[in-house]
Amino acid sequence: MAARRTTPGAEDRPLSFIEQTRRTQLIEVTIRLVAEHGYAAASLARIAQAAGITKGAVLYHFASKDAVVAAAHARVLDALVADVGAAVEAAPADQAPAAYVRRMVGHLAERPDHARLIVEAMLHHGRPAPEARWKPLAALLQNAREARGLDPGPDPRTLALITGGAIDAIVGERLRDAAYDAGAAAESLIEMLEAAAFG
Amino acid sequence: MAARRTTPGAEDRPLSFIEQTRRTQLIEVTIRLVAEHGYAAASLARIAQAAGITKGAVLYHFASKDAVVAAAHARVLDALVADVGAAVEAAPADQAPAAYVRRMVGHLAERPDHARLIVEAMLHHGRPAPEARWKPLAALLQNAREARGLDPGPDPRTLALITGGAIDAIVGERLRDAAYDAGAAAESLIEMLEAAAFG
DNA sequence: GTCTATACCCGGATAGAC
DNA sequence: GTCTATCCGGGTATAGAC
Repeated sequence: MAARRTTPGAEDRPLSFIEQTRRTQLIEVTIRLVAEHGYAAASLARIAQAAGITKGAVLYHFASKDAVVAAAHARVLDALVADVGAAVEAAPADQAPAAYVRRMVGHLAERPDHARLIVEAMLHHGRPAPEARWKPLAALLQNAREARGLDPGPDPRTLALITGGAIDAIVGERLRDAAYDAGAAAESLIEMLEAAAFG
Repeated sequence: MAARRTTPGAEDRPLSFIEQTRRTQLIEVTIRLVAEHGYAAASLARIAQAAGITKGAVLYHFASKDAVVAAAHARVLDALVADVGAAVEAAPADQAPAAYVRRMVGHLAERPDHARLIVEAMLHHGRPAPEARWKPLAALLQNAREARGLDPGPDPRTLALITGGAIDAIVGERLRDAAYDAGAAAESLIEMLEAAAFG
């Protein structure tokens, strides 16, 4: 009998080629389903149907339904942090916050399906380290302030929180109205943020 | 036989006293359930159990499960717009945006259960007129600008959108960390907003 | 008019065929 | 090692008792 099911903890052993393929296929299908019809549509039956196999087959490759969506979630998050991380590291410290906002909005606006998945995952998968959301940007703001030789101004946590929420709203609007200029909105946000952070 | 079930469109005929009572009881129970255990916990069985009656009894008073949560949603939204609306009307035009932000954050911070329900409803009940979210604040910003005799600055829609998202983030953080000072955060946000809007 | 008991369906998971 | 056929629980909605 089974493979993944019997080894719930140890996911790190080599994967057969066909399994590798199926897994990525299932992940992609799941991302598409959630993006198009919302989180609730991501039932085992629909995932299986969309992939052309049966429910049980899906559960052979993943330990549970939650594992499938968690994998999909992880995939899009990885892509996001890789992209934004690279952009931030390529920028000088005093411009890192701007780079962060710019790339974050850009990345999500370019990938509506990823954006939807992330939004949905926020609410359903509850709270896996909520501070992970604002801590990185808060750190960037702190550094940028030092790079510019400024005294500590307003609470970085609040600044980062506000900015994160604003990014969500901009991306969300872009999702609903494809004609909305998310790039311009991001620049407005950056101006507001820099004015508040660097006086 | 039944009452509500057979008259899906016409909800406006007089309600018996006992029905009135049950309805409000069920709405309150639903708000509590969603607030404490998330949207998924609001099943007919749990609502019924929490109210001390059976599932069928709930469906006597409401046409469907969705109708129950929609009613709960409507109740908290009404409370919100009444409160914020009053605060805005009591303020002079050039300070209306600040009043809006202040009361919005205040209202939601004071009612964590309402806040959670609204957040959850956003995602699940999909998109019922998404512009309803930013239009009111955008109008206030426009008016305030005229009251101060300023030229049209940055796009009010974007400004309103950013502010709305920031409010969500502040309230959300307050929900997770009761020690977080949402009032102070609101003042920071107001400063940023006024700087951007009124230069 | 109000509520209970019950049917039905859909979603997730398991046992076992190939 | 891969997948199909089947089961079981919990969900919503209905038929009918009081």
